[in-house]
Amino acid sequence: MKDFQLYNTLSGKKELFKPLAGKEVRMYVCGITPYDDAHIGHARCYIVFDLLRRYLEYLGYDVKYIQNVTDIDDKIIKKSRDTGKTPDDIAGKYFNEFLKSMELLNVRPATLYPRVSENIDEIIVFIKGLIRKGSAYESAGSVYFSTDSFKNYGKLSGRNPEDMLSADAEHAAEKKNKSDFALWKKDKEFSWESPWGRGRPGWHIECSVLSKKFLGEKFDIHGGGLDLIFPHHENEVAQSEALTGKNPVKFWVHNGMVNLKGDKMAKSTGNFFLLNDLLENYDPMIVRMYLLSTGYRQVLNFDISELADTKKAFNKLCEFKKELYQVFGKVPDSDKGKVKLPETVENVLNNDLNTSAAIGEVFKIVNPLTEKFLKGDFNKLDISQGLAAVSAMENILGINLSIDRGPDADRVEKLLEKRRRLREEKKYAAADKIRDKLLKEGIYIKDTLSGARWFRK
RNA sequence: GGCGCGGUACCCAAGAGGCUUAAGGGGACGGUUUGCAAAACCGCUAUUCGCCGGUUCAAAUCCGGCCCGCGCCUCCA
Repeated sequence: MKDFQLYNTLSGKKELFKPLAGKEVRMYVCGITPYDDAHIGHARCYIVFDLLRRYLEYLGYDVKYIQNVTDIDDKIIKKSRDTGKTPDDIAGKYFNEFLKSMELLNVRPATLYPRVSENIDEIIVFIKGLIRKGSAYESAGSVYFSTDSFKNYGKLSGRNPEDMLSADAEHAAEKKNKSDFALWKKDKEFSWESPWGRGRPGWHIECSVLSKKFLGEKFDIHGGGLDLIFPHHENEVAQSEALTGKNPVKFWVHNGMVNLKGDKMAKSTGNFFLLNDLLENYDPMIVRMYLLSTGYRQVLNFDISELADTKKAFNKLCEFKKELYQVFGKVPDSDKGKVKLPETVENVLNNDLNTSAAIGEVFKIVNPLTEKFLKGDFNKLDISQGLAAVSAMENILGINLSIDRGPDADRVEKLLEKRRRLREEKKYAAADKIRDKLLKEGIYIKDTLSGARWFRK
């Protein structure tokens, strides 16, 4: 087995993945700000990190996966003002909906989803520490991080603050330097008591605090969308390293954006496609397969018409699984334990999680086997290869292949048996009537050399 | 202006110096099979990888220039 190579934003290269300590992998992924419905871009991100988590576990690591919930935020506060609902209610509602969608997409829950609002004390302690170290200063009731004080500022994103267009003119007067950013924001309305008066945390501080609290000062993987590299993750590195003197994260992993009509999908620009609108019309497993059919670091240009292509590919694999179980004689228990993947699949996943190639390798196994199974010309090795291919799809890529065992399966089987006898007697009109009847119910029949099969489209 | 990513067949999309005279999926076309149909499978669909030069025994893969698209520098997965 070749070793797992993972792209690290910090070095700009693929690196051999090795945890900091033993068999444990500590992973932190930036979670959502629950103020509105999730779009496809959110789904992609959490599917990608679910895949990474599954693969690490397959490789034998114990993964501790922390995903924060940003339940204090300008957008939530705005929505609260607009609707009269409390920020808590809003965050709770959308977070629950997010979890429901994730469950549909077969994204396994994180180990823990800590909320910012429940960790204010730790945030204040962290900021006090930064002020004590001379890395931050209070100004007009807010606290800012002094980017000048941190010599490595820019190391993650490869930027020089001098070269960038100026930003945040609103608070420029309060800052010593234009690239300084807020750790604590003065606020009366949605606020907590602090040594600097009433206020609430800045955006970046939560991730430094929560990762340190739950994973320690140094941990293995920090993930999130590519758009978070600057300023969010850059600032996070600055805060954490300024306080502890240690480089907090070994591997920074970022997923590519989802674009719509050529531009980035984002709530703020109105250019987005809601996840729920997609899940209502497509099997979530097809959505998952679609999102994993492009490499995770590539831009994915979302086009709903391509879902139909994925659906056909997906159905083919489902058919294969059915055929496999048919020849296997029984439906095995879904593989929860350690199942060896096909070596070709493992090789491509070891190359920075190449999911496109992994799906390609699955088809390379499945296509010739399907013919063998249909002809009844197969051996034990064929079956174990088939099972390994299905396991790769289901257990690692997380794309469950349905084999459509509904409550009316017995009824359908009986009808098919009746049709078989009619065809044997060459009573084709009567046989076709059964086929038409089932077709009206959305059930398709396919005749193979080893008997009729049925499926829903 | 600064930093970064990408342009591969009709569409989607891997490959990042020789294993590939470029995976896999969809589509089109031809075939096997079939009472018919559907499905499945097989074959076929890029002598070529945005354009122009260069390095090398060897380049889609490395270097230089150019053209085009996208992301970040403001909230963002």
